[in-house]
Amino acid sequence: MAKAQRKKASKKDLIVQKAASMFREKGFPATSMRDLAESVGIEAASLYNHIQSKSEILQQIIFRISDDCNKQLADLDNAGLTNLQKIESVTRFHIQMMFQRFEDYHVMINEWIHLEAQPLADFISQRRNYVQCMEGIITAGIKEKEIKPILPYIAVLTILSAVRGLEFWHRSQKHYTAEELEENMITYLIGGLKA
Amino acid sequence: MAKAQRKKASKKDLIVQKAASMFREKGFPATSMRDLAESVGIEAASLYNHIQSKSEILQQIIFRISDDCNKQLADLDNAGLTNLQKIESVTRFHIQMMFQRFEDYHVMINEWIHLEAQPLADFISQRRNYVQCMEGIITAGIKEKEIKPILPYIAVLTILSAVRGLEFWHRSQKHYTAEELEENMITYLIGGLKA
DNA sequence: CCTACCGATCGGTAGG
DNA sequence: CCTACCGATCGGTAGG
Repeated sequence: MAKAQRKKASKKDLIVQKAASMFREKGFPATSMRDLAESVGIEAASLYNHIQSKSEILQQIIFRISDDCNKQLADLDNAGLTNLQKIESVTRFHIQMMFQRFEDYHVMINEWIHLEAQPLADFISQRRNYVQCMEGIITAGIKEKEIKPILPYIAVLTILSAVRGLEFWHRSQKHYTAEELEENMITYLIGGLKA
Repeated sequence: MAKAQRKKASKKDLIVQKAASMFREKGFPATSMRDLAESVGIEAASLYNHIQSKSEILQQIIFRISDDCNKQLADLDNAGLTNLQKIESVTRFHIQMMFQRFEDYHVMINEWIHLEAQPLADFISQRRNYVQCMEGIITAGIKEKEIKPILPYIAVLTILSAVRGLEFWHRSQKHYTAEELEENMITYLIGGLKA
Protein backbone atom coordinates (compact mmCIF):
# COMPACT_ATOMS: atom_id res chain seq x y z
CA MET A 1 0.00 0.00 0.00
CA ALA A 2 2.74 2.40 0.95
CA LYS A 3 4.61 1.18 -2.07
CA ALA A 4 1.60 1.68 -4.34
CA GLN A 5 1.20 5.21 -3.09
CA ARG A 6 4.84 5.94 -3.64
CA LYS A 7 4.57 4.63 -7.18
CA LYS A 8 1.49 6.70 -7.86
CA ALA A 9 3.07 9.85 -6.48
CA SER A 10 6.17 9.41 -8.55
CA LYS A 11 4.13 8.95 -11.73
CA LYS A 12 2.35 12.18 -10.99
CA ASP A 13 5.70 13.83 -10.37
CA LEU A 14 6.87 12.61 -13.73
CA ILE A 15 3.81 14.08 -15.42
CA VAL A 16 4.30 17.44 -13.73
CA GLN A 17 7.98 17.47 -14.57
CA LYS A 18 7.39 16.68 -18.25
CA ALA A 19 4.64 19.28 -18.29
CA ALA A 20 6.98 21.95 -16.92
CA SER A 21 9.44 21.14 -19.65
CA MET A 22 6.80 21.37 -22.39
CA PHE A 23 5.08 24.46 -20.99
CA ARG A 24 8.45 26.17 -20.97
CA GLU A 25 9.24 25.11 -24.50
CA LYS A 26 5.92 25.84 -26.20
CA GLY A 27 3.85 27.71 -23.66
CA PHE A 28 0.86 26.44 -21.70
CA PRO A 29 -1.93 26.93 -24.26
CA ALA A 30 0.12 25.48 -27.10
CA THR A 31 0.87 22.29 -25.17
CA SER A 32 -1.82 19.66 -25.62
CA MET A 33 -2.62 16.90 -23.19
CA ARG A 34 -1.93 14.45 -26.02
CA ASP A 35 1.60 15.85 -26.46
CA LEU A 36 2.11 15.57 -22.73
CA ALA A 37 0.77 12.02 -22.59
CA GLU A 38 3.10 10.98 -25.39
CA SER A 39 6.15 12.38 -23.62
CA VAL A 40 5.12 10.49 -20.48
CA GLY A 41 4.50 7.32 -22.49
CA ILE A 42 0.79 6.75 -21.88
CA GLU A 43 -2.52 7.62 -23.56
CA ALA A 44 -4.04 11.06 -23.02
CA ALA A 45 -7.03 9.65 -21.14
CA SER A 46 -4.73 7.93 -18.67
CA LEU A 47 -3.30 11.22 -17.49
CA TYR A 48 -6.53 11.84 -15.66
CA ASN A 49 -5.88 8.97 -13.28
CA HIS A 50 -3.05 11.06 -11.84
CA ILE A 51 -4.13 14.64 -12.27
CA GLN A 52 -7.43 16.44 -12.27
CA SER A 53 -7.01 18.88 -15.11
CA LYS A 54 -4.51 20.65 -17.29
CA SER A 55 -4.70 23.80 -15.23
CA GLU A 56 -4.11 21.91 -11.99
CA ILE A 57 -0.68 20.99 -13.36
CA LEU A 58 0.11 24.61 -14.10
CA GLN A 59 -0.91 25.59 -10.58
CA GLN A 60 1.31 22.96 -9.01
CA ILE A 61 4.34 24.01 -11.03
CA ILE A 62 3.91 27.68 -10.30
CA PHE A 63 3.02 27.59 -6.62
CA ARG A 64 5.61 25.09 -5.52
CA ILE A 65 8.41 27.39 -6.74
CA SER A 66 6.64 30.61 -5.86
CA ASP A 67 6.21 29.31 -2.29
CA ASP A 68 9.94 28.60 -2.10
CA CYS A 69 10.73 32.16 -3.19
CA ASN A 70 8.42 33.57 -0.55
CA LYS A 71 9.93 31.33 2.11
CA GLN A 72 13.45 32.46 1.29
CA LEU A 73 12.43 36.09 1.55
CA ALA A 74 10.63 35.54 4.85
CA ASP A 75 13.63 33.71 6.33
CA LEU A 76 15.80 36.80 5.84
CA ASP A 77 14.10 38.52 8.74
CA ASN A 78 16.10 36.70 11.39
CA ALA A 79 19.30 36.22 9.47
CA GLY A 80 21.07 39.26 10.89
CA LEU A 81 22.04 40.70 7.53
CA THR A 82 22.36 44.30 6.44
CA ASN A 83 19.73 45.51 4.01
CA LEU A 84 22.17 45.39 1.14
CA GLN A 85 23.14 41.84 2.05
CA LYS A 86 19.49 40.88 2.10
CA ILE A 87 19.00 42.19 -1.41
CA GLU A 88 22.10 40.36 -2.54
CA SER A 89 20.79 37.17 -0.98
CA VAL A 90 17.43 37.50 -2.76
CA THR A 91 19.16 38.22 -6.04
CA ARG A 92 21.44 35.20 -5.72
CA PHE A 93 18.47 33.05 -4.83
CA HIS A 94 16.67 34.01 -8.03
CA ILE A 95 19.77 33.48 -10.14
CA GLN A 96 20.19 30.03 -8.62
CA MET A 97 16.53 29.15 -9.14
CA MET A 98 16.99 30.12 -12.76
CA PHE A 99 19.90 27.70 -13.09
CA GLN A 100 18.77 24.84 -10.86
CA ARG A 101 15.06 24.78 -11.48
CA PHE A 102 15.05 26.31 -14.92
CA GLU A 103 11.80 24.82 -16.23
CA ASP A 104 9.73 25.60 -13.14
CA TYR A 105 11.11 29.09 -12.77
CA HIS A 106 10.51 29.86 -16.42
CA VAL A 107 6.94 28.60 -16.28
CA MET A 108 6.22 30.69 -13.20
CA ILE A 109 7.59 33.79 -14.82
CA ASN A 110 6.11 33.39 -18.28
CA GLU A 111 2.92 31.34 -17.95
CA TRP A 112 1.26 32.70 -14.81
CA ILE A 113 -1.23 34.62 -16.96
CA HIS A 114 -2.82 31.30 -17.85
CA LEU A 115 -3.74 30.45 -14.27
CA GLU A 116 -7.47 30.27 -13.60
CA ALA A 117 -9.26 33.14 -11.91
CA GLN A 118 -8.71 32.30 -8.23
CA PRO A 119 -5.12 31.02 -8.38
CA LEU A 120 -4.33 33.92 -10.69
CA ALA A 121 -5.59 36.41 -8.13
CA ASP A 122 -3.59 34.62 -5.42
CA PHE A 123 -0.43 34.68 -7.49
CA ILE A 124 -0.75 38.36 -8.33
CA SER A 125 -1.31 39.28 -4.71
CA GLN A 126 1.64 37.13 -3.57
CA ARG A 127 3.86 38.79 -6.09
CA ARG A 128 2.73 42.26 -5.08
CA ASN A 129 3.58 41.44 -1.47
CA TYR A 130 6.94 40.11 -2.56
CA VAL A 131 7.79 43.28 -4.45
CA GLN A 132 6.63 45.48 -1.60
CA CYS A 133 8.73 43.54 0.88
CA MET A 134 11.82 44.02 -1.28
CA GLU A 135 10.98 47.69 -1.66
CA GLY A 136 10.88 47.93 2.12
CA ILE A 137 14.36 46.47 2.45
CA ILE A 138 15.73 48.87 -0.12
CA THR A 139 14.00 51.86 1.47
CA ALA A 140 15.54 50.89 4.83
CA GLY A 141 18.93 50.48 3.18
CA ILE A 142 18.72 53.95 1.68
CA LYS A 143 17.75 55.44 5.02
CA GLU A 144 20.75 53.79 6.64
CA LYS A 145 23.02 54.92 3.80
CA GLU A 146 24.00 51.40 2.74
CA ILE A 147 22.21 51.84 -0.55
CA LYS A 148 22.40 54.82 -2.81
CA PRO A 149 19.21 56.83 -3.32
CA ILE A 150 17.19 55.30 -6.13
CA LEU A 151 13.47 54.63 -6.58
CA PRO A 152 13.09 51.33 -4.68
CA TYR A 153 10.38 50.19 -7.04
CA ILE A 154 12.72 50.51 -10.00
CA ALA A 155 15.53 48.69 -8.20
CA VAL A 156 13.21 45.76 -7.46
CA LEU A 157 11.79 45.55 -10.98
CA THR A 158 15.27 45.78 -12.44
CA ILE A 159 16.71 43.03 -10.27
CA LEU A 160 13.81 40.63 -10.68
CA SER A 161 13.62 41.02 -14.42
CA ALA A 162 17.37 41.08 -15.03
CA VAL A 163 17.47 37.46 -13.93
CA ARG A 164 15.22 36.57 -16.83
CA GLY A 165 18.07 37.41 -19.18
CA LEU A 166 19.84 34.26 -18.08
CA GLU A 167 17.19 32.27 -19.91
CA PHE A 168 19.02 33.01 -23.13
CA TRP A 169 22.20 31.59 -21.76
CA HIS A 170 20.29 28.43 -20.96
CA ARG A 171 18.96 28.22 -24.49
CA SER A 172 22.06 28.96 -26.48
CA GLN A 173 25.73 28.13 -26.40
CA LYS A 174 27.06 27.79 -22.88
CA HIS A 175 30.32 29.68 -23.13
CA TYR A 176 30.31 30.64 -19.49
CA THR A 177 29.87 28.81 -16.23
CA ALA A 178 26.93 29.40 -13.95
CA GLU A 179 29.23 30.79 -11.24
CA GLU A 180 30.81 33.24 -13.63
CA LEU A 181 27.44 34.55 -14.71
CA GLU A 182 26.15 34.77 -11.16
CA GLU A 183 29.17 36.72 -9.92
CA ASN A 184 29.08 39.11 -12.84
CA MET A 185 25.38 39.79 -12.48
CA ILE A 186 25.80 40.33 -8.74
CA THR A 187 28.66 42.74 -9.37
CA TYR A 188 26.53 44.69 -11.80
CA LEU A 189 23.25 44.68 -9.88
CA ILE A 190 24.50 44.89 -6.30
CA GLY A 191 27.56 46.99 -7.10
CA GLY A 192 25.22 49.47 -8.77
CA LEU A 193 23.24 49.80 -5.53
CA LYS A 194 26.07 50.46 -3.12
CA ALA A 195 26.04 53.92 -1.56
CA MET B 1 -9.12 53.72 -56.09
CA ALA B 2 -6.48 55.43 -54.01
CA LYS B 3 -9.17 56.05 -51.44
CA ALA B 4 -10.30 52.42 -51.52
CA GLN B 5 -6.74 51.28 -50.98
CA ARG B 6 -6.27 53.66 -48.12
CA LYS B 7 -9.44 52.35 -46.53
CA LYS B 8 -8.35 48.78 -47.00
CA ALA B 9 -4.91 49.46 -45.56
CA SER B 10 -6.36 51.14 -42.51
CA LYS B 11 -8.71 48.24 -41.83
CA LYS B 12 -5.77 45.90 -41.92
CA ASP B 13 -3.93 48.22 -39.56
CA LEU B 14 -6.87 48.09 -37.20
CA ILE B 15 -6.82 44.29 -37.25
CA VAL B 16 -3.11 44.15 -36.54
CA GLN B 17 -3.42 46.71 -33.76
CA LYS B 18 -6.27 44.86 -32.06
CA ALA B 19 -4.34 41.62 -32.50
CA ALA B 20 -1.28 43.09 -30.77
CA SER B 21 -3.45 44.12 -27.87
CA MET B 22 -5.03 40.68 -27.55
CA PHE B 23 -1.79 38.74 -28.08
CA ARG B 24 -0.27 40.79 -25.29
CA GLU B 25 -3.19 40.19 -22.98
CA LYS B 26 -3.77 36.49 -23.53
CA GLY B 27 -0.84 35.27 -25.58
CA PHE B 28 -0.83 34.26 -29.25
CA PRO B 29 -2.09 30.66 -28.99
CA ALA B 30 -4.86 31.57 -26.56
CA THR B 31 -6.22 34.29 -28.85
CA SER B 32 -8.73 32.95 -31.36
CA MET B 33 -9.52 34.50 -34.71
CA ARG B 34 -13.14 34.69 -33.55
CA ASP B 35 -12.11 36.77 -30.52
CA LEU B 36 -10.08 39.01 -32.77
CA ALA B 37 -12.90 39.39 -35.31
CA GLU B 38 -15.31 40.36 -32.56
CA SER B 39 -13.00 43.06 -31.24
CA VAL B 40 -12.67 44.42 -34.79
CA GLY B 41 -16.43 44.23 -35.29
CA ILE B 42 -16.68 41.75 -38.17
CA GLU B 43 -17.15 37.99 -38.66
CA ALA B 44 -14.14 35.71 -38.36
CA ALA B 45 -14.27 34.72 -42.01
CA SER B 46 -14.08 38.36 -43.05
CA LEU B 47 -10.67 38.78 -41.45
CA TYR B 48 -9.22 36.78 -44.31
CA ASN B 49 -10.06 39.52 -46.80
CA HIS B 50 -7.41 41.63 -45.09
CA ILE B 51 -4.86 39.17 -43.81
CA GLN B 52 -3.58 35.82 -44.98
CA SER B 53 -3.27 33.90 -41.74
CA LYS B 54 -3.06 34.23 -37.99
CA SER B 55 0.69 33.80 -38.03
CA GLU B 56 1.14 36.50 -40.67
CA ILE B 57 -0.27 38.97 -38.13
CA LEU B 58 2.23 37.85 -35.52
CA GLN B 59 5.07 38.27 -38.00
CA GLN B 60 4.00 41.79 -38.89
CA ILE B 61 3.77 42.89 -35.27
CA ILE B 62 7.13 41.44 -34.33
CA PHE B 63 9.22 42.44 -37.32
CA ARG B 64 8.00 46.00 -37.63
CA ILE B 65 9.24 46.78 -34.11
CA SER B 66 12.26 44.50 -34.29
CA ASP B 67 13.34 46.32 -37.47
CA ASP B 68 13.07 49.65 -35.68
CA CYS B 69 15.30 48.39 -32.88
CA ASN B 70 17.89 47.20 -35.36
CA LYS B 71 17.76 50.51 -37.21
CA GLN B 72 18.35 52.51 -34.03
CA LEU B 73 21.35 50.39 -33.17
CA ALA B 74 22.82 50.67 -36.66
CA ASP B 75 22.37 54.46 -36.68
CA LEU B 76 24.65 54.78 -33.65
CA ASP B 77 27.69 54.07 -35.80
CA ASN B 78 27.92 57.60 -37.16
CA ALA B 79 26.54 59.47 -34.18
CA GLY B 80 29.91 60.38 -32.68
CA LEU B 81 29.10 59.02 -29.24
CA THR B 82 31.34 57.37 -26.68
CA ASN B 83 30.72 53.68 -26.11
CA LEU B 84 29.00 54.35 -22.81
CA GLN B 85 26.77 56.95 -24.45
CA LYS B 86 25.86 54.41 -27.12
CA ILE B 87 24.78 51.91 -24.49
CA GLU B 88 22.78 54.59 -22.74
CA SER B 89 21.12 55.50 -26.00
CA VAL B 90 20.16 51.88 -26.70
CA THR B 91 18.83 51.47 -23.17
CA ARG B 92 16.73 54.62 -23.41
CA PHE B 93 15.39 53.49 -26.76
CA HIS B 94 14.16 50.21 -25.29
CA ILE B 95 12.62 51.93 -22.28
CA GLN B 96 10.80 54.31 -24.60
CA MET B 97 9.60 51.49 -26.86
CA MET B 98 8.21 49.81 -23.76
CA PHE B 99 6.23 52.94 -22.92
CA GLN B 100 5.24 54.17 -26.35
CA ARG B 101 4.62 50.94 -28.21
CA PHE B 102 3.80 48.76 -25.25
CA GLU B 103 1.67 46.15 -27.02
CA ASP B 104 4.04 45.61 -29.94
CA TYR B 105 7.12 45.52 -27.75
CA HIS B 106 5.52 43.08 -25.36
CA VAL B 107 4.43 40.77 -28.17
CA MET B 108 7.91 40.79 -29.67
CA ILE B 109 9.48 39.92 -26.36
CA ASN B 110 7.02 37.33 -25.16
CA GLU B 111 5.43 35.74 -28.23
CA TRP B 112 8.33 35.33 -30.65
CA ILE B 113 8.48 31.58 -29.87
CA HIS B 114 5.20 31.20 -31.77
CA LEU B 115 6.62 32.43 -35.05
CA GLU B 116 6.71 29.82 -37.80
CA ALA B 117 9.95 28.04 -38.67
CA GLN B 118 11.47 30.51 -41.15
CA PRO B 119 10.53 33.80 -39.49
CA LEU B 120 11.52 32.24 -36.17
CA ALA B 121 14.98 31.45 -37.48
CA ASP B 122 15.25 34.98 -38.87
CA PHE B 123 14.23 36.53 -35.59
CA ILE B 124 16.65 34.46 -33.54
CA SER B 125 19.51 35.31 -35.84
CA GLN B 126 18.62 39.02 -35.80
CA ARG B 127 18.54 38.99 -32.05
CA ARG B 128 21.86 37.21 -31.80
CA ASN B 129 23.40 39.86 -34.04
CA TYR B 130 21.86 42.56 -31.91
CA VAL B 131 23.30 41.13 -28.71
CA GLN B 132 26.73 40.66 -30.29
CA CYS B 133 26.74 44.22 -31.55
CA MET B 134 25.98 45.52 -28.05
CA GLU B 135 28.66 43.24 -26.63
CA GLY B 136 31.12 44.79 -29.06
CA ILE B 137 30.31 48.30 -27.87
CA ILE B 138 30.76 47.28 -24.25
CA THR B 139 34.02 45.47 -24.98
CA ALA B 140 35.33 48.60 -26.69
CA GLY B 141 34.16 50.72 -23.76
CA ILE B 142 36.03 48.52 -21.32
CA LYS B 143 39.19 48.69 -23.42
CA GLU B 144 38.97 52.48 -23.43
CA LYS B 145 38.27 52.55 -19.69
CA GLU B 146 34.87 54.22 -20.02
CA ILE B 147 33.17 51.12 -18.72
CA LYS B 148 34.22 49.05 -15.75
CA PRO B 149 35.36 45.50 -16.42
CA ILE B 150 32.36 43.17 -16.48
CA LEU B 151 31.36 40.27 -18.70
CA PRO B 152 29.86 42.13 -21.71
CA TYR B 153 27.41 39.30 -22.31
CA ILE B 154 25.98 39.71 -18.80
CA ALA B 155 25.75 43.47 -19.16
CA VAL B 156 23.75 43.12 -22.36
CA LEU B 157 21.39 40.45 -21.00
CA THR B 158 20.86 42.48 -17.84
CA ILE B 159 20.04 45.70 -19.66
CA LEU B 160 17.74 44.12 -22.22
CA SER B 161 15.78 42.11 -19.72
CA ALA B 162 15.66 44.79 -17.04
CA VAL B 163 13.45 46.82 -19.36
CA ARG B 164 10.88 44.04 -19.21
CA GLY B 165 10.29 44.90 -15.57
CA LEU B 166 8.51 48.07 -16.69
CA GLU B 167 5.71 45.89 -17.97
CA PHE B 168 4.44 45.59 -14.40
CA TRP B 169 4.28 49.32 -14.07
CA HIS B 170 2.12 49.38 -17.17
CA ARG B 171 -0.21 46.77 -15.73
CA SER B 172 -0.64 48.05 -12.23
CA GLN B 173 -1.12 51.33 -10.47
CA LYS B 174 0.81 54.13 -12.14
CA HIS B 175 2.31 55.90 -9.17
CA TYR B 176 5.27 57.17 -11.12
CA THR B 177 5.73 59.05 -14.35
CA ALA B 178 7.43 57.49 -17.35
CA GLU B 179 10.27 60.03 -17.12
CA GLU B 180 10.90 59.26 -13.47
CA LEU B 181 11.12 55.54 -14.18
CA GLU B 182 13.36 56.06 -17.20
CA GLU B 183 15.80 58.28 -15.31
CA ASN B 184 15.97 55.93 -12.34
CA MET B 185 16.55 52.88 -14.49
CA ILE B 186 19.24 54.72 -16.45
CA THR B 187 20.92 55.77 -13.22
CA TYR B 188 20.94 52.20 -12.01
CA LEU B 189 21.90 50.45 -15.24
CA ILE B 190 24.28 53.01 -16.76
CA GLY B 191 25.63 54.26 -13.43
CA GLY B 192 26.50 50.67 -12.60
CA LEU B 193 28.60 50.44 -15.77
CA LYS B 194 30.72 53.58 -15.35
CA ALA B 195 34.39 52.90 -14.80
C1' DC C 1 -18.27 41.39 -45.76
C1' DC C 2 -21.60 37.43 -44.74
C1' DT C 3 -23.58 32.48 -44.27
C1' DA C 4 -22.43 28.02 -44.17
C1' DC C 5 -19.30 24.81 -43.45
C1' DC C 6 -14.71 21.91 -43.60
C1' DG C 7 -11.42 18.67 -41.22
C1' DA C 8 -8.58 18.74 -37.29
C1' DT C 9 -7.81 19.02 -32.69
C1' DC C 10 -8.89 20.38 -28.14
C1' DG C 11 -9.77 19.03 -22.80
C1' DG C 12 -12.05 15.69 -20.72
C1' DT C 13 -15.43 11.48 -19.57
C1' DA C 14 -17.55 6.64 -19.60
C1' DG C 15 -16.86 2.20 -18.97
C1' DG C 16 -14.14 -1.50 -18.44
C1' DC D 1 -4.09 2.15 -18.04
C1' DC D 2 -6.79 1.49 -22.50
C1' DT D 3 -10.53 2.04 -26.29
C1' DA D 4 -14.01 4.71 -27.71
C1' DC D 5 -16.01 8.79 -27.83
C1' DC D 6 -18.22 13.51 -26.31
C1' DG D 7 -19.25 18.49 -27.36
C1' DA D 8 -16.70 22.54 -28.22
C1' DT D 9 -13.71 25.15 -30.62
C1' DC D 10 -9.94 25.88 -33.62
C1' DG D 11 -7.86 28.16 -38.27
C1' DG D 12 -9.37 28.56 -42.55
C1' DT D 13 -12.21 28.04 -47.27
C1' DA D 14 -16.19 28.18 -50.71
C1' DG D 15 -19.32 30.74 -52.78
C1' DG D 16 -21.84 34.54 -53.20
